Amino acid sequence: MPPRKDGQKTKDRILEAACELFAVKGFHTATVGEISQKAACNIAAINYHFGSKARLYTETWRYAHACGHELYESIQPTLDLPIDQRLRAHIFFLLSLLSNEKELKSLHLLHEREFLSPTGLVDDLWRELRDPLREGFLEVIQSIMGERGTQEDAQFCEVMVINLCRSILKHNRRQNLEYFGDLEITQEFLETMADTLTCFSLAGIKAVGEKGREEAGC
Amino acid sequence: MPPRKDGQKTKDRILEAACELFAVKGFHTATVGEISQKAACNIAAINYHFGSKARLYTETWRYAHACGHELYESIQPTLDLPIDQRLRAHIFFLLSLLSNEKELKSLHLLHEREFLSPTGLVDDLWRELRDPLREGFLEVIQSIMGERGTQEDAQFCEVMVINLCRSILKHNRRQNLEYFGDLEITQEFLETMADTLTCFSLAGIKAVGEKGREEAGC
DNA sequence: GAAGATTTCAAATAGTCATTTGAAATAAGG
DNA sequence: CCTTATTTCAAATGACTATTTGAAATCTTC
Repeated sequence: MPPRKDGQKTKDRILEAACELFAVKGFHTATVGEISQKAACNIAAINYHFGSKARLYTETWRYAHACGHELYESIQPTLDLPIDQRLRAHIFFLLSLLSNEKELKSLHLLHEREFLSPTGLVDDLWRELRDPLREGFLEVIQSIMGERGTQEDAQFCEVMVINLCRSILKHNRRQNLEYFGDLEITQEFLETMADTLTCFSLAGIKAVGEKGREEAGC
Repeated sequence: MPPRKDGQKTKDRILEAACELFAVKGFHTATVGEISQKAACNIAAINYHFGSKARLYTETWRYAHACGHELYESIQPTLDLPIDQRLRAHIFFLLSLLSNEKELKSLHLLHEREFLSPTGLVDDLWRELRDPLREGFLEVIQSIMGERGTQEDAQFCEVMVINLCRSILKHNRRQNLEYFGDLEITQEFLETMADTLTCFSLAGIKAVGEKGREEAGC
């Protein structure tokens, strides 16, 4: 007998609830009891559909990443624009990814938590899911840096720009809240933020490239 | 009757063990059982000396911060140097704070975890302990930015530079590990890192300042 | 609409945790 | 050395957790 329709529906509800709760509370703190409550189903349904809390977690990662890929498509049209516009497009994508409500915001928090408190459950998934979302970014940075910037410098800058985006919009971050207030993240605000970050990063990347050039004796 | 000497000793051992375990595992994941084991005492001794796990946590924060203040003194001699040297001194201090072994590394991780998963137990301590460690930093940035940079821009840049330092040295961060390998953090490495970060930040801050100037129509 | 599988659920199980208890051990002062 | 308060400890307590169980409910197909 084929699977029933209602089964898939509760599976989806569980996945969505898990996504939010794992993101907000982390793997250990979020309980399957809470998740089942938010998904409006019985606790046992979770183990029926996913086998264990651990497997629910890895499935949640896949679910959250599927949403990120759609958004990434928005960068493609900028491929022929000037290099600073392309940098801005990547930065804007990152900001969107990190600030978006629901699934996309969760994606960021899932990463953040796994960084800080590795569960060890998504070690294999990590690279497989993340790399496609970075495609072409390093290339843009190398292009800005010029020929003399070393591969190492470029990677260094890539990490720095990503971390700038990550950190500037971190949800629940007091440090930022104190400065910016409990601001509403409008599209307009994101644009302004992207401008400032692009300005900051562009100058920074160029400077690091120049520094490498000087040290190489040009 | 006065307190016995051995009481203070185990209290210190508990504090040191708690510092490391809270930093590495977080408030909820680190158990009082583990802490007592690492401190070589009975579980009940923790509640005898600190009353509860929550109060042990807040005391641990105070303990970790006491170590940070000492290190901060190293910045004072640079007050009369050129502004880029002062920026570098602050950056180097931050890097030292974040990369140091033992208590100082814990300080960073305690902050990081409280950012991401607020326990709500150190809300009051937060500002009281942190602000002295930032004294004069905003001033340096404003000075670099020049008169036209708005207060908002300067605060924005301050957050960015701090977050750059935080993120670049994050312990256990796969993203960085993949790039830099499981590198030993030598003094020499810190110097190089400080140079690159100063180079990047200095250019970024100036650029944001310039941008503000242009928009103001100069 | 009846058979037969899939899906849901309340209750039970087994494990872990922070905290308490009351007794034993230990240091300090007379 | 003996008293007394301080400190340590093994064991118990009670709350919370993920997972299992077996029965009830529900959907799908014939």
